[in-house]
Amino acid sequence: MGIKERRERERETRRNQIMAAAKRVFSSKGFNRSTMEDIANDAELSPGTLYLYFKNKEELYASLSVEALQTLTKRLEEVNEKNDLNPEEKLMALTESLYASYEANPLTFINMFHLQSSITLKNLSPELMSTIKKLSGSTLGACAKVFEEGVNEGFFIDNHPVAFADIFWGLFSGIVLWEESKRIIDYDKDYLKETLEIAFRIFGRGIRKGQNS
Amino acid sequence: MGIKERRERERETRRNQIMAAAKRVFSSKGFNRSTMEDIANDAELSPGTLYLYFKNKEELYASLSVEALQTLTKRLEEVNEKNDLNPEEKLMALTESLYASYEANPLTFINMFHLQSSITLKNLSPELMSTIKKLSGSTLGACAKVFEEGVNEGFFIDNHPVAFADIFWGLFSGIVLWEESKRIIDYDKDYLKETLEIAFRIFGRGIRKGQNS
Amino acid sequence: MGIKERRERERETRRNQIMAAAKRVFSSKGFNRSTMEDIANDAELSPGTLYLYFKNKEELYASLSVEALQTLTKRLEEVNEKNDLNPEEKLMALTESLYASYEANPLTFINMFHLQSSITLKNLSPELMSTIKKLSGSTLGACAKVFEEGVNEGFFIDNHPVAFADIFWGLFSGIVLWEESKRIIDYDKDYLKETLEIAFRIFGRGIRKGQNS
Amino acid sequence: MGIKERRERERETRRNQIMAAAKRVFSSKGFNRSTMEDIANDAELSPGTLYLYFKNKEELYASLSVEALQTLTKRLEEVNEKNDLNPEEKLMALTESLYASYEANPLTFINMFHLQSSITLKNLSPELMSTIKKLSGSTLGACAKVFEEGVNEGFFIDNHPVAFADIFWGLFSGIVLWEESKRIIDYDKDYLKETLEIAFRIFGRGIRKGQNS
DNA sequence: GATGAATGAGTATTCATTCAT
DNA sequence: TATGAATGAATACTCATTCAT
Repeated sequence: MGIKERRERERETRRNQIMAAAKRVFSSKGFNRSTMEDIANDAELSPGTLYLYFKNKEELYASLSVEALQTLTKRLEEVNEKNDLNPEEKLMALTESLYASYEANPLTFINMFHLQSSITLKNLSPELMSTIKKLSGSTLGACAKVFEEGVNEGFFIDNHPVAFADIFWGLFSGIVLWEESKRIIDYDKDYLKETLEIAFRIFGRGIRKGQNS
Repeated sequence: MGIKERRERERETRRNQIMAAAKRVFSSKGFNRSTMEDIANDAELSPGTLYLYFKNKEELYASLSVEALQTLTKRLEEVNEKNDLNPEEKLMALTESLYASYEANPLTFINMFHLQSSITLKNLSPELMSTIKKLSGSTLGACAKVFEEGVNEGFFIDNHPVAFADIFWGLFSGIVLWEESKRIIDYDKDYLKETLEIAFRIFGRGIRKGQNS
Repeated sequence: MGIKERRERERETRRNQIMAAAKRVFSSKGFNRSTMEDIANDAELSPGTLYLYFKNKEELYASLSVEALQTLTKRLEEVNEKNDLNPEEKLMALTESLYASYEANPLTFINMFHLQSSITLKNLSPELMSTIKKLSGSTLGACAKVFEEGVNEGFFIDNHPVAFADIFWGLFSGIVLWEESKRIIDYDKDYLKETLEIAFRIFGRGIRKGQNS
Repeated sequence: MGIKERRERERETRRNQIMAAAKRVFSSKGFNRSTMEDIANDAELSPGTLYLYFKNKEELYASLSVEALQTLTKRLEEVNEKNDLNPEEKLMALTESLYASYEANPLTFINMFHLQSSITLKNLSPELMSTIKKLSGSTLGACAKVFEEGVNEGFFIDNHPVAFADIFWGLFSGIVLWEESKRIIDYDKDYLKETLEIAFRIFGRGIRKGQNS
């Protein structure tokens, strides 16, 4: 059993080693221009070894997004557990968590958005697909919970509370992608953080109760 | 002269014929899985002919987004020219224009979002790049004008009017991509229109003046 | 008949126009990298027109060598007709003719050598092949005549007079090709003329009679 | 270490296997009409494997000439090391070495001449280019040494000993190419060996001292 | 488990040639 | 004659994946 555990731990280490390399390579070249050999070289392993840990290139790629989603979900759930915050404060914390996750790993984060809306998604193994589905649900659920609470406690308007989480998430990802594209086009400006702050302030204002709408 | 003009018209027709085929093929298979031969077959032309009208696969792909951007820009500018609408009504009209463009060609529209935030952008010819840059600017400019007007006329809050257009655009694209990904994951639900309506109502509420913020 | 003649003359003009363009293009890019469109552009004609005057790309290419061979043959025969020169003087004149032809059109001249020893030769039309064969024969014949005369008149040794022409021609083309390759490798030196002079002096010395061999 | 050595040896074997196939295919079809698939089939390997050993088609082609040059250089240097021969005997040995190399591999030898005077040369990798340059220098150097020695020891005339090697080499390659072209044109005759013998006898006579020039 | 040599299917692109006008 | 748009066959090269060691 001790041996089995050690094996398991070693296996996990190797997996992480590969994912770290994949993250670097995919981030710098994008999915198509990255080759399995590039990743193997970066990980100081042979190409064949990658296939002992990941079924194929797509699953390796998707696993990075899964990892990012996991971290994010965990952070969002932690926000929910902070019972000393009122809904409005939780909304701020949610926003900060999203941004922190983005900052920790901008490119993987962006890829995650792409993954979610692409044909790639259709080619994953059922298991991975299911994992993504579940994580995606958790992430959204964590957000939704904040909004439901806010509606119930009379902080937020109650027109359509179920859609708030979608809008919150869409607002964030849309602005990140859009600002990134402007950065590519203009090469220099970077208003992302500022824009996000304004966006979420407007969003908060839009859903806060006690305003004449 | 008459001949020259006819040639030009024929050339334009052929170009459109190719783009229509490309739109169908790219939409159903995505960029990577679509081959130039697929597109040629769909257009009932030979592969070689495609290269008489488009420098390479990437430029053909990008030209679809350019077309979508052009249509969109035109629509948004038309909204601005409607002098009988007040800023709040213009905001509604803007929203409707975006949605109409999306509905007319969902997949090209989504690809346009992807194009804007991807490595692809870096490999286009300078001319096409410049076109995209200009169109992108026009689109944003048309939105910005509505918001500036709204602030000047006292309809909208004036915290950061310049960012409103970015947020407006990001909000739309983010929700579209996100809802699309949920549709892929869940296969059946389609709340997009509803979610967008709520989103823009919240956004309008958030930037409308005369509310205690 | 006057019309027919004019037609013929026009046809000849157009042919020359194409060959001049082909000479320029092939010289700068080599056979493979030159396209029929390149040549058509240079000639300010359309690609289709080229095929009204030349069966295909290879024949167009070969026709340049034919032209060079024709000029050369003519010059060599003129040498033979100079009855006031003795064999040794004729040999000098022969050498000068070869060099003059080379200088007038170095690259076509070099291509001619390549043509003569390549697989290309096998793909020509029988007519063109026959023309080349005949011209090649004339060229060599003109040289051979000088050597025969020289042997008969007791100027040159008579070991194997028939081979002298071959050696003479091979000596020239070999040195030209070799010096050209050295120029490509070293980029700067150009000893061609000097080397050729020495070579032919040695050759003359080698075949002159009255030396203890 | 034993493993590493074996790997290296296997690698070398495979490289030779490919080069042998390439030699056969290029010899029968020429560079342009030979495809990488042809060569792969001949070598009983897959096309992809060829690229593990050669960067591209041109480098594979050039490597054949390099091999021929290497063999030749080695032979010529061996001639120089034969201290029991006088310069005139060395000249004969040089001639025989050239011819032996040609006979061992006529078509590769001819290609080598073509390579040296063509546009191809410009598209090789710097390393290969440098190798060719160096080998080319060695070959010529080996010849030059014989002539210098001959001049110093009073066997050969001393007009321009430095050019003798160039002429010697040019004489050989020119005659080979020229006789080959005549063989293509006439299909049957083969006077090459005979012509070469006469040529070198004349050359030897031309540079031998003690003759009234 | 780990390797890395070998595979071979897959495809963008070119360009000589044709032919309707 | 001249055009030039259209053709479509031909091919070098890549790279995800496998498997013998």
